[in-house]
Amino acid sequence: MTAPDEARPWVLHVDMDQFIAAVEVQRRPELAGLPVVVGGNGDPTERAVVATASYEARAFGIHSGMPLKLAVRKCKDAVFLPSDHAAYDEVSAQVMAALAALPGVTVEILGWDEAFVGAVTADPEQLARDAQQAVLAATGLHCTVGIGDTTVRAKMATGFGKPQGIFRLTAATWLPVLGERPTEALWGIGKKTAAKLADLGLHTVAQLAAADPRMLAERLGPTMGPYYAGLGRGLGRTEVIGTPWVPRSRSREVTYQQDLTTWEQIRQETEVLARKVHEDIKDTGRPVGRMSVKVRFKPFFTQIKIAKLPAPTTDVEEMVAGALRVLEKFEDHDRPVRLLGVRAEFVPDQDESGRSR
DNA sequence: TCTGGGGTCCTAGGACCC
DNA sequence: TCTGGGGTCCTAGGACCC
Repeated sequence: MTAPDEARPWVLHVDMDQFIAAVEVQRRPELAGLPVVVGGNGDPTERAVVATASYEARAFGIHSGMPLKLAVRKCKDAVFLPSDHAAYDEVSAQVMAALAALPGVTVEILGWDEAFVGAVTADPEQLARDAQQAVLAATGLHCTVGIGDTTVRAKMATGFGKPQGIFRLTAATWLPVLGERPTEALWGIGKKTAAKLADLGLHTVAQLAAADPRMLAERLGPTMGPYYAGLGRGLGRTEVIGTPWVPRSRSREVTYQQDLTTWEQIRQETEVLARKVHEDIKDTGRPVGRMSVKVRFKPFFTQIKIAKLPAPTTDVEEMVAGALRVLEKFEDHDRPVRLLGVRAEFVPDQDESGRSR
């Protein structure tokens, strides 16, 4: 008779399969099996990009981030749908509630369609199956679950379980599974950092895992260097943080279908955005300490400027005035503008400011 | 093929003060 | 004569993720 495994802390990473496309197909079953592309207003002639492409659409070479104008050339018969934020919010809330209702778990929401679930258990695969069942029962949608002894390992495990599967990665299996993969496969390493690591002779996860953290600190910064070294070994948090996330900022931005050409127009639109941001945050009652303005000039040159407000405020007129003052710091008033953005930064909360994830 | 929107965090450098 | 060093605040820019 084999002794049962002892209960110990595990991190599960729950990730919805094709979340946005799945929500759309669920409410319009006639779309099942068709190439579906969600993004922008659903008009592929507009300035917008693909938010999600169904597997059938991906077969045509369509992927998220691709301009809709290009996607429609790749597949003329694809179904183009507008992005429906409110619908995804609602289903997301159902998913998170289903996870939170599992016995003895802590849930940390990472986005619309993913969360860490922490629990002390002897059988994390059983918990993963329970999570999949609960999400399916609540929403009719499928998810994949990664299991790990750190957040990083759980998150990376998910990729090996897609779709609808369960996969476990631990200290013992991390390098055998991931060691020969490129560093860019890791969560938190993109093209730029991968290129910097390659310059240091570090191409694979195993090479990064063996790198000297002090050397990486010298080359990549005192925080990020050692962080990347740990990432190579799958190191990360072992606890799931269940306390609600406190947003640091709130923003609105718009790419205009026609470039804005007059400074008066640009000023008016900045004010519109600042008022929307205020509308978004006014119910929180949280004071704003800084306002920032983003301008994307023609052809595609982006600048962000930011300034502290004279005093923290919740007042819409002070936020608008702050945004307009920042806007005036831009010197080029004649170049056409394709995008404007306004961001409000909350005054850091003393209790939260020290904590990082 | 002309390139969205909403976020977070880190780093560097200038200004200023002691 | 010639030239300090640390600490903090602030903004710009970059990198990454969903």
